[in-house]
Amino acid sequence: MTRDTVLTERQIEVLKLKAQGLSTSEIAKRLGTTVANVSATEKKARENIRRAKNTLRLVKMLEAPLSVVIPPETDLNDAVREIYRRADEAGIWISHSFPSLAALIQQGAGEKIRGRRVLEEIEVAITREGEVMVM
Amino acid sequence: MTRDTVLTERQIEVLKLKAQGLSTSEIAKRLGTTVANVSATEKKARENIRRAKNTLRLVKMLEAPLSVVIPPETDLNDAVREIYRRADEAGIWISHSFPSLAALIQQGAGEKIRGRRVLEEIEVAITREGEVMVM
DNA sequence: ATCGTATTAAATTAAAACATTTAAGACATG
DNA sequence: CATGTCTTAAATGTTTTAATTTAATACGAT
Repeated sequence: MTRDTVLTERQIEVLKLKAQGLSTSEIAKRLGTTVANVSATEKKARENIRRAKNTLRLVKMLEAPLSVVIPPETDLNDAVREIYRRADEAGIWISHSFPSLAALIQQGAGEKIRGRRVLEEIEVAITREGEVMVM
Repeated sequence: MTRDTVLTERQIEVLKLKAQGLSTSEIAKRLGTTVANVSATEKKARENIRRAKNTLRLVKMLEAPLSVVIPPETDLNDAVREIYRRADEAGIWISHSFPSLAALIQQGAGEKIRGRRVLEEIEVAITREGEVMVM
C-alpha cells in the first residue's frame, strides 16, 4: 500500500488520540495493545515527523539559488547588510525587515553567534522567494 | 544507520547534482550507474519529499484545535474578521494584529489570493497558542 | 510499599522500501 | 529513420522499518 505520508496508519491513530487528550494507557486500551507499545509507536511517529521537517529544510537548501557565507568576527549588522546586498545582486527580494532578519539569523545560528558577533562561519541560503535559512 | 531525513544518501546525491544543473545522463556517468537508475532514484526522492510535505500538513491539522475554511470570493478583511470571530468563540487569543494576520494569510495563501480577493478555498488552522497557519 | 502511568531497551517477525538491471517506449533533433 | 535523452514497469536481492512482546526503570500519588 502506498502511503501519502511518512507515518503509518498506526502512528497516525496514536497521534490523533493523543491530540484529543487521551492518556497513553487509554489509547492502549482502545487499540487493544500495551502501554509500552503505544509509547514506542508514538516515539517512532515523532521521529518520523522530525525527519520530514529536516527533509523539507534540506530540499529548500538544495533549491536555493544563492548561498552567502558569513566569516567569523563579522558583526551581525554587517552580516545582514551583506545578505541584502548579495540578494539584491541576484535580483531576489528578501521578505524580511532588517531587524527580523537579524533575529532570524541569530536564532538559527545558535552557538555560532554570541551577542552581535559571529564566532564560527555561517552559511545562509536564500530561496528564489526571498526566504532566508541558516544552514 | 539512522538517517535524519526521509531521503537516502543516494537520493540526496541525485537531487544535489540535479539542482546543480547536471543532466540525468551526466549524473549517471558520475555515479557510475545507468540513466534508468538515476531517473528512478530521483522519482523516488520526489515522492518522499511529497510525503514529507503531507506529513507536516497532517500534523498541523492534528494539533490545531480549530480550523477555519475561507470560501472563494471572500474579501481578505472579511476572512481575517471571520478568523478572529471563530478563535474568540473557541476561547483562543490570536497572537497577531489585524494587519499582520492579513499579511500572513496573504503570503501563506500564495496564488489562492489575488489582491484582497480569495480565489480558491483556503483552510486556516489555529493552534492552541493562537498561531495561525494557512494550509 | 504499592498502584497507575509512562518511557526505554532488546529481540522477533512481518512488511515495506531501496538500488539495481533489463526491457520497453516517449519524444525531440539531426 | 537513427540517435541521444529520459521515463517507466517489472523483477530481484538486500536492507530498513514497523509493530509487538517482554522486561526493566522511573516517578508521583495513595
